[in-house]
Amino acid sequence: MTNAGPGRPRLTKQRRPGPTAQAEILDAAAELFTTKGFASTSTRQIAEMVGVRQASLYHHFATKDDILAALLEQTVTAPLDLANRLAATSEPAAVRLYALLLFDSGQLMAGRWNLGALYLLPELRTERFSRFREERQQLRRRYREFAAGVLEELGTDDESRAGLPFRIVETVINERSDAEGGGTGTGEQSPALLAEAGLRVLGWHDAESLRAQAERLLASTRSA
Amino acid sequence: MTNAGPGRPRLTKQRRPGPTAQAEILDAAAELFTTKGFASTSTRQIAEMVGVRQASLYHHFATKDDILAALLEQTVTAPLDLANRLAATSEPAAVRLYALLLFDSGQLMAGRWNLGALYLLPELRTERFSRFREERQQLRRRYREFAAGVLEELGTDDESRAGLPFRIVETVINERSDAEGGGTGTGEQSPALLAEAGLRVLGWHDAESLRAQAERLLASTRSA
DNA sequence: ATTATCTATAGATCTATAGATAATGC
DNA sequence: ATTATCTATAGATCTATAGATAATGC
Repeated sequence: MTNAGPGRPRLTKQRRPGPTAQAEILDAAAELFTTKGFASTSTRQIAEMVGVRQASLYHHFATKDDILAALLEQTVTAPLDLANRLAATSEPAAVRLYALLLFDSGQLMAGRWNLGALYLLPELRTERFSRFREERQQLRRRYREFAAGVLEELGTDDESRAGLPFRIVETVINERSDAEGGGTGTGEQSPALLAEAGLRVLGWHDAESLRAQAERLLASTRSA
Repeated sequence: MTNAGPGRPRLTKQRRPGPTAQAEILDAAAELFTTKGFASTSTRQIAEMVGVRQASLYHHFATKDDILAALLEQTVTAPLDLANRLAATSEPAAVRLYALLLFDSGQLMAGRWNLGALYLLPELRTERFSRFREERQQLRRRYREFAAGVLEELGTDDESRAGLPFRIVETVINERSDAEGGGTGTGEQSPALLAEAGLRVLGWHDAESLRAQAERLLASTRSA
């Protein structure tokens, strides 16, 4: 948000980080949605945090749902993109899975707000969020595909565990939520710990040996 | 709810299951809170589903928060009670952990509504829910204690994985949420699958061998 | 002319309280 | 007398729209 562009000037100067009004609104909304809840946050509160009038939000987002949808998209785009790139490589499934676990859990941990906590909102079942749901399901399918590959590499033909690694990543959300609420010592989890766990639940031992390979793969895949 | 007790008769006859008005209200609220969200559910909607007037709810619960608190208590009492009993036995830590995982994930799966989805509500950070939070943290500490015992049995002195089994159980919540929303084939997870995963993340192989022992322990502990 | 803000408000809620009413049970 | 319901409502919201205003940029 450059301080002088077109449009009537604001009554208050910028309060939230971000290069555009949209980004400022999303940052304020992310804080409020994750700390007070989506339905309990009013558009007035968002506007107040941004430093504009309530009605001004509607110049940038047509509805409150649109703000939520934009926040959710932010969380799924990068891991899905990575998963698709990894699927195109010829690395062993265990390395691809480890790389995806590492990146995805890292992103969920590092985000300024615990946006994953919004995944369980019943509101997401409506039509407005079908695009997000579809993308997230694609990501889930990639996890399952890589996991099935690992099980095959291990000689297991029972695929009932193949859904677990995706769920392992989501445990970041609960961990952050408990840490933020109770002030309990955080920092117990790390991306490497979770990546290892994601392979262990499939029956893989010694997942640590995959780490260097996965990190090399990540570095090459993300730039390409 | 016996059809004729003291008090003015209802305009509508009973619609929700339960022996008392409180139980009827809790069942309706559980459905609405999990399918439409806590803040998005009005006391009027709960009352409508029960078949009474909105104001009548307040004879049984002083606030909407009190209804939520009662639902949450329901989910934590039984597993915490079991964990405390298990802690008093002299079984190997792996058996105790397997037994707790089996029971707790079974309860989360079998519940009529996916009440675990309410655990991430920011509303729970308020004073009103401190009792629930405290009990849930006690349960979490039991998990950690049993997990640390397993790690010791395995000769590992790094305890960084000890928080994982508790999180494994919570994956039931996300799995149910996705299954209920998208209509995707559910029934992938089972209590035994999760109990096994809870031990595998600690580095334990061949968790299946614990099952019979854990089930015997459960049967004896719950009745005692 | 276009853009981004502002003021003002319609219309629809929502929670909780006050007090009346209609049963049972002593 | 006690209990569980009912009717009625106060007071406080909340989202989204209509239309005015104050900048920039061509």
